[in-house]
Amino acid sequence: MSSAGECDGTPESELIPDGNRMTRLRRNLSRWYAANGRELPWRATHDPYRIWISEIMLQQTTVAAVIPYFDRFLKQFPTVDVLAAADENDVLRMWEGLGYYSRARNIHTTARQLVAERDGTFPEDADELQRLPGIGRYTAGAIASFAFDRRAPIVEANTLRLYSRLLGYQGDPRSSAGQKLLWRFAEEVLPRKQPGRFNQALMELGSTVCTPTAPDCPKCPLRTVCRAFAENLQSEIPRPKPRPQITPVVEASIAIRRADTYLLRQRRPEERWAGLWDFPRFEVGPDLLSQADESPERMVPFLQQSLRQPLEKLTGVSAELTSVVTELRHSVTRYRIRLICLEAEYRDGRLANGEETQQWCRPEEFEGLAFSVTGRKLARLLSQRDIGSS
DNA sequence: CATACGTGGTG
DNA sequence: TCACCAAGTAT
Repeated sequence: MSSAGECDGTPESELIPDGNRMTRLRRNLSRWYAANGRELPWRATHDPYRIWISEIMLQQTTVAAVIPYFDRFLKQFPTVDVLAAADENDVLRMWEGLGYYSRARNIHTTARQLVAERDGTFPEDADELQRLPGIGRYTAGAIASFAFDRRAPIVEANTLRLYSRLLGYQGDPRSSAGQKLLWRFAEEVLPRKQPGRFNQALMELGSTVCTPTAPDCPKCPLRTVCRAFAENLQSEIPRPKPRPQITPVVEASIAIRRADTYLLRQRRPEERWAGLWDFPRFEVGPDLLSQADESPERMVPFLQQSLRQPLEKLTGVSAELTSVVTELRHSVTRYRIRLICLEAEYRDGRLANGEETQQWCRPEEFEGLAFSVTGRKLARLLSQRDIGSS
């Protein structure tokens, strides 16, 4: 019986390269990075605040997507003190469209904590950093090494792939055993001098050369020490992550108009997009799906029937659906959502909850509120249409 | 150890 | 169109 890590007969304990190969690896990578490292907005500094913000934004998010957000965010909140003094809604507003909004809340919480408890300074130690909200093992290592040049290891998407290939590790690198091996390698490969720069070099190589599909091995400075390359296993390593099944869903978003305002609600803590503003939104039962497949306009009477009660229960008001504004599609986690956006005319009733979580809002006021992406798209459509009709 | 959490880009 | 992937963390 052999474990997943030794399918090819090599025990995991022997996968870590010896001293000579480590030395060659470090030298080759360092030279390569000097010539090939990209200039990124958060690389030109050792400011822990900037590095922290960039690392949080980069969690599960591409560099290209982050850059404009990073620039805007730093302009609005240039220091940890400014961030700590801001309202949460304004922080979320800057985060709008980036996803994983708990990151924005954690950033805000952490900023306040640092200002309150440490005069706005950051811990320099990875273990201390990891105690802060939203900072896990990777991010702690990244901040400690990039900002303070601590010898802290990192393992994330790029390095997980790079290390797995370098070691020729055919087991599951996300498993407990795989993680243990990779973190050990990450620690042992780290040089005494400029560990932060070296960590960045590892990630850079992983993201630009040792790519998920079609890695550019001929250009890789580490091909001579790469076990996957030696055995031509680049396309087998790392083992792909299993993906959950996608479920199609139909939802309806209702923009209830009352004079020159629309009803908005703040999503509850247990809902997706918790705390963000949205138009009242409902799942459309499978019984209406057949109607949904017809022209959307034909759905209006059916939706009027089926949504009247839920709408009253959720908001406290009743309204008459008038027309379909647009249809949006988006995927979120394991759902593919077809969102039918409708307009409705307010009839009667008063808001169920206080003005805290529901409010009548003029389109000009939409800009200041944080929405999810689909909520923002509908908000913009209504604003534009409103201007056009007035 | 599995799952929730978002969105946009790519082949 | 669609599956896959992205500088992960919290529970």
